[in-house]
Amino acid sequence: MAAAPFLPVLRELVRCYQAFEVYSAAHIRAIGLTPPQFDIVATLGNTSGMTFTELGEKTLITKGTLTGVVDRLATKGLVRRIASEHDGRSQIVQLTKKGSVLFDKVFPAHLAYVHKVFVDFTSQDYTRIESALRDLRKAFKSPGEQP
Amino acid sequence: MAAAPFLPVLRELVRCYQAFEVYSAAHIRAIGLTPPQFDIVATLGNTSGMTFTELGEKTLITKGTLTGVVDRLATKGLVRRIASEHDGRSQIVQLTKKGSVLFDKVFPAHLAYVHKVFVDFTSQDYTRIESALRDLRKAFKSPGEQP
DNA sequence: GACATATAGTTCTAACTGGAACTATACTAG
DNA sequence: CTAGTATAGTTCCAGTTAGAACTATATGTC
Repeated sequence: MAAAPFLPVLRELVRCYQAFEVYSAAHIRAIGLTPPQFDIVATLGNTSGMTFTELGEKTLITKGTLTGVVDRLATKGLVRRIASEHDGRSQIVQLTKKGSVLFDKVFPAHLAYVHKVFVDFTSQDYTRIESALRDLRKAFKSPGEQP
Repeated sequence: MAAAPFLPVLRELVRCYQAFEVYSAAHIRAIGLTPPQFDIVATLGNTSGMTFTELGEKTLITKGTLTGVVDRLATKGLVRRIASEHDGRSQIVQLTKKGSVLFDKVFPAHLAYVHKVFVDFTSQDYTRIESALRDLRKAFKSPGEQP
């Protein structure tokens, strides 16, 4: 009994996320990137670069993983590392010319591809879904800690 | 411009999913399983077993991955493979006695752990969030195909 | 200035990931 | 019954994943 009423919500969350990933990844692969690689190129686009730490915070990729993903992008000639002037421990990751050109081409294309999913959505829909997700996420932040 | 109004929704979806994963995985790891392993044990619990294909559909793990995860669970003595009587290509995966005992212990414990997140949620909240997620997922199903 | 502690990235390991190629068995058409 | 096609799992591959141990540099304290 006590048929946990939150299970359907979680199931739907997982399926929704997976559906998005599958849809999005199909397009990204066609470009010749993996989803994390695209994520990094998209994050670095139109910036002058950022540190590994910043990049990890924005993309939700942990630092151990980030080293490898940036390595592969560097091998493809899309990003480069440069030493930080202020901090001898830090490195700045930035798009190369080639990476920047790729970004300009594929980022708008990917947005257009994803946009197709949302043609029937109104701004009320966005608000409603976003607030539902935010409520759910806040609950996972620090459950039952602060009274 | 045209600052894609769906991006915040997607960002929130990803962050929400990750927050759930992080929260849930912390508990699962303490049990000595990985999230996919737990997922399989939970799916097989209180059943007489199922084929790889069925198991893959329920857990959203693709067959190539499933072989390895089931291998590791079998090494731990938690599941076993038995040949299907009806189909020479199929195998049934089922919990061993040890796996069943583990399920009975950890599944309710994990539900209780996750339940802590939802103490402040009403049944209206569940309905609202679930329907928001369902709308979003349906959009990813087959965007702009059927007229 | 020296010592303790914190932070930035790298390296290492075990596991998961999807996709593609592969083997074996089942089904279907003629 | 036999050829062609489909399905069930396995294997292989390149990549991602988190976490822990590691090196190097910074910062704060005395």
